[in-house]
Amino acid sequence: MPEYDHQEIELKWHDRWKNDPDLYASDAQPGRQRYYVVEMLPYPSGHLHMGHVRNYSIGDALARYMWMRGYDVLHPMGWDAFGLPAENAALKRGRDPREWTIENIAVMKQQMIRMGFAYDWKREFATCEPEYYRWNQWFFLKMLERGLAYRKQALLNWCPECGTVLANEQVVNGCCWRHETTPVEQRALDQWFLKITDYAGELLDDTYERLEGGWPERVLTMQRNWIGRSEGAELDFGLERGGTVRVFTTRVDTIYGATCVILAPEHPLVEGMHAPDLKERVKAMIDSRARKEPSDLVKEGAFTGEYAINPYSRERVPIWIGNFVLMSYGTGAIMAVPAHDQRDFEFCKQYGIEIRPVIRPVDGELPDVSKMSEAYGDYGITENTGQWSGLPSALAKREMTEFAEQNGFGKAATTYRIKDWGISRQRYWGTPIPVIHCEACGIVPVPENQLPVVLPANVKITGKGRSPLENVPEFLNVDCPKCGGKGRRETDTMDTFVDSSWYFYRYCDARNDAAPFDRAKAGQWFPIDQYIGGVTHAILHLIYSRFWTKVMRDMGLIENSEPARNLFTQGMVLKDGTAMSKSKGNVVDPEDMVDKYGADTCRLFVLFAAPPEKDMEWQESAVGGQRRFLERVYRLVTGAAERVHGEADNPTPEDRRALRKLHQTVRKVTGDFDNRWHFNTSIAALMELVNELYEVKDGMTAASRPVVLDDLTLLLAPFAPYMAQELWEQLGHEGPVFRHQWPTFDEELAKEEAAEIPVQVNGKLRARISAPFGTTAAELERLALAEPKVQSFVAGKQVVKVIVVPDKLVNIVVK
RNA sequence: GCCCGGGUGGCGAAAUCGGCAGACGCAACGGACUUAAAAUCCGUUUUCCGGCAACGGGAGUGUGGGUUCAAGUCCCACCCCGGGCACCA
Repeated sequence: MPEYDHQEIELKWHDRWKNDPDLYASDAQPGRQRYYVVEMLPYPSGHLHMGHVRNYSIGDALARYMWMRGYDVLHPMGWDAFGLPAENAALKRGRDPREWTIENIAVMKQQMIRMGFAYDWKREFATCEPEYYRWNQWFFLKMLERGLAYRKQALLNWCPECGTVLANEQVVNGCCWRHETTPVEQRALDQWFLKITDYAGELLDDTYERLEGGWPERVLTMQRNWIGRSEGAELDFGLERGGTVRVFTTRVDTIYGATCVILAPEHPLVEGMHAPDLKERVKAMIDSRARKEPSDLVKEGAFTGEYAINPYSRERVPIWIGNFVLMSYGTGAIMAVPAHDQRDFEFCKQYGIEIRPVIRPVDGELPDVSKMSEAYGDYGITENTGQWSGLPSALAKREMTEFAEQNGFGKAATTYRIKDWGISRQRYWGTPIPVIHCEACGIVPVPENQLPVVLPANVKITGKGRSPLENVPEFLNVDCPKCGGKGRRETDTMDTFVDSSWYFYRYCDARNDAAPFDRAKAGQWFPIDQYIGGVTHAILHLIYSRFWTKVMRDMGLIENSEPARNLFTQGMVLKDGTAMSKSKGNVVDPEDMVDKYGADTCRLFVLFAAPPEKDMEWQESAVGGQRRFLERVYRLVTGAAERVHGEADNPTPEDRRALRKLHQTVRKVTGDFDNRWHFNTSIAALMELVNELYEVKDGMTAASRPVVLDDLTLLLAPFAPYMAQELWEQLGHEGPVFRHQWPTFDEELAKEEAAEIPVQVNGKLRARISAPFGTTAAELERLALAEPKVQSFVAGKQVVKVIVVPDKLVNIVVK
């Protein structure tokens, strides 16, 4: 009896497959159905961990299944050059980040091949390649032309000790990650932004219209909260010193209760105000908030000494500055209605500002100020609100907004929480932003035929100053493309989320050097049928890539409005309760596991241990079970395949049992693939099949054995491709097993000979009866009542009702 | 605070449409084979009560109520765990 030797089998097929570049290559054939599956690309830390293996095992099983269902499947692989970690890790090792990344990508590619993942390597590319930079830059220029890219001053985290800009994730407890006692400051620098807010409405609406059903509700909710639409009005309060200040509110109906106006500390009006100590207090508020200190949850304010005029009541109200008012939301200024907004209530209470209720509950009185302990935030009926008194809130809002529009001091407005996407990074790593600053012409785009602007080699990364590129004169100094005068290249590089926003389009046409991709080719594959990745990207990546898709659609490059029809978020693989990560030192190296147990066992295990959307704790002790299962399969198929006896037209009871279980298993596994991807139950079903086959194998004849062994092998192919391929060959077949047709099942053959029907008395199981399928309700009732055990529970009682679910259950209700 | 998930044996889990709770596997224990071990195969394993036993009976899916002939599954309230957002006017 041959023993299962995973080293030998996996090496054999690995060697054959690696010499066949077309093995997994897919070109869409006319008239055939297509399936495009993409896993989120990995960050090249140099090693896969079990989390990756799980991610790709899911997508790979799906791709192989779809192939077997006769689809043309595109299952490509690309590589993400995730900026900050790559640069930091390279720095630590004193390496050039580009070389470091490319080396790691090569290592990871070998690991992926060894795991037997079915990727179309012809379409491989890395987002740190100059060719990819070129198209990032091309997109940037197109967006600049369309007014979707712009430059403005923004506050950045700055560590005075390092003298450098910090990314948000480098700020730890309000301090620099390298200098843990140096508080981070805010510095105003010019930054590039993409106008994602132009698409905020569509991005939000499509979470209902185009994504509902195909994306996890959890992700859609997170995106909706992130985009955060609120509808209200913008209103101008007159300034006593002249001019106006614009506030945003969702509750115009409460404006008669506004007892002050509060500005964000960063509000431009603050510049011109001169109350004593005001500048210092404002600066302190800004820095404190940047550091996200816990004390920021305590409200703090400063009176500016100035007053504004309520446009409805003409009342004069003081202007304050408040640390809880955000410059980035609405207009950066609010009217405070302490009686009807909890935050305003707390603020005004603290500073002794008047609290004035103007809304009463529909069936109640105006709140009594002396007894109020919190604001009344619900809708109600307006009172003491001039000509709008006595109206329900909703109506008052509408009429008062109209009044503002007619009188030119305001308008209905929709505000979003989402902000424009700041793509500038002051780092070496990333796509250079392709503009030139000319002394005479200002900002000049790099002409398209001069793309790509590439990163210079031999850059010294000192960790000081703004960008390492500023210290490279050959890169920095350039002639203005417009006037030929002295110019200075932009040294900001792009956020690497730009790369990941459209990489899956490049797969369709990875070698195109005339365009990012061909329109027709993208049209063949998009939208992605199935996108698979971790929930960690629910917000940033998955909103940016949706935005990018909509921009490309408006540019006429594609027709789809959303990148992916279906999104699947797989759970994390945990070790000791937390996500595996190198820094925590709790990674499990798949290479060790593959050496020890084999790639098939590893893949089977990560799919079997838990349903794929759930987090799972890594437990090596459980891996042995999967290994044993594969050994059992191997022995069963290779052992049984040799021995053929009996006649095909003379099936034994064992043949019938084997075939019945086979058809049940095909039905189960097919259903799991088509409906819910609970591969743990698919694999459990395969185990049941194998257990049953061990019981009946000695009685099986040619009537069942060939089809049973073939189909078992085919069912195994999406989960354990090496094993399946080896068995496929040993069973006398040729060609890749995953191109063979998926087995079909017959409901009739899957049926048990008789139904085992539980009989309950008052809902409690008392007996089981066996009856042929399709037995009538009346007959089942008679059989159930005739059962001795049932009779002992029914005796002496009155049968009130008998519920019969044919082929399923009998329940006798007695009193 | 708000919004999502989730809570089932010693462990990972299953029960897909309201119909036999614990499939499948891990671990543990017992047995067969073996000089022995490994491997393999067979069996037991939610819990309590009664019984030498076959078996019989009760309880049981975070807690408390409810709907129903029937609830892990539906409804109401609460507790706990995980995640996201967090002064968004």
